Amino acid sequence: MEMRESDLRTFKLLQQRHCPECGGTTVLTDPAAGEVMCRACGLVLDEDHLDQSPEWRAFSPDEQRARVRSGPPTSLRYLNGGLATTFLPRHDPSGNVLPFPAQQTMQRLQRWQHRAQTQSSHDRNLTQAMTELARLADYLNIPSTVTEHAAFLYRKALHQNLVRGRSIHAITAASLYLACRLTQLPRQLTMFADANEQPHARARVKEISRYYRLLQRALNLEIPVDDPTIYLPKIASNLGLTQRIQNTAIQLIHSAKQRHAVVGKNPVSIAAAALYIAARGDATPVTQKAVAAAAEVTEVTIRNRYKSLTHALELEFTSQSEPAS
DNA sequence: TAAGATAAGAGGGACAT
DNA sequence: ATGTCAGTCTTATCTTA
Repeated sequence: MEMRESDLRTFKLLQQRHCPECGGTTVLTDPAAGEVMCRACGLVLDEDHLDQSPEWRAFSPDEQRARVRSGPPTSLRYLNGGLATTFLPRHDPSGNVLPFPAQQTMQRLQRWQHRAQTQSSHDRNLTQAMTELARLADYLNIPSTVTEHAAFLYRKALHQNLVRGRSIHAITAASLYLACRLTQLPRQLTMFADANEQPHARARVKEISRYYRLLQRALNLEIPVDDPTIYLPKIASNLGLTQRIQNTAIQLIHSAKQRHAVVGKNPVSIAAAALYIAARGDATPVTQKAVAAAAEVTEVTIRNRYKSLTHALELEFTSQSEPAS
């Protein structure tokens, strides 16, 4: 009970704040979702709220290492147990016909219970999703700032009723992948499927992909096209290639971009093909098969990108290093 | 064995109906 | 809302050096 009153105070306090970004506009907040944002410009202002009460979403950088938490947070438990399980069952099963004022009371309580149940399912969903989010982020070595972003995206999705009828795990993975794309963090969609159960990884890729697009559209997000070079270090280290080869690959990609030879292609395959070309020009033996495995794309795709890249860069490439093959 | 070539199919975007 | 089209990527199979 005390928790709820203090939450209410927090709620009012936050409601009266003003957005530091765009001036005098009011700030909209929903303590149940832990969401605080500016109604006008969309700026997220949830830091203060984070500090005031310990919550499931408050993973600081220190906390990130230690598994954040596994159970539901205390405040959410209050909301759930206090209203849904304590109040109504105590009034309900008296069995006899109630006097009229008591019936009115019952109706009010039922309304509250309905609200509390709705809210608690909302909260249970969030709790589960945040646990999964933390697990995924840990598995894929995703920094906490990006995970935080993903949590925000998930909450918005939940608010817009995008989760109902869909897998929480898949939506969570899609949120995290979306956050990676938004922050240009080099993570591939297939990794998110691998992080779940292996047997249906293939189906999961499609599922996550669908939800990724769904979220992107529903939340009106503009995804920056990522630069193929962000994938170079990972692929190169998988292959044990030198920094010099990486630098050559970077040059190749830059030239290719200037010739508009990379648009519409998977950045990962561009990066992989550039590395293949660079390694070959450097007389370091590396097979297409190895490159394909390191980049997690198929050999055929490597070949196609290899062909299109060499074609696009024909002048520079042939004059620099290699005659023909 | 590595690399090239070809074909068929999936999934989704653009566009028209 | 539904269908078609062009393009990408994948899987599979065969050929070539």
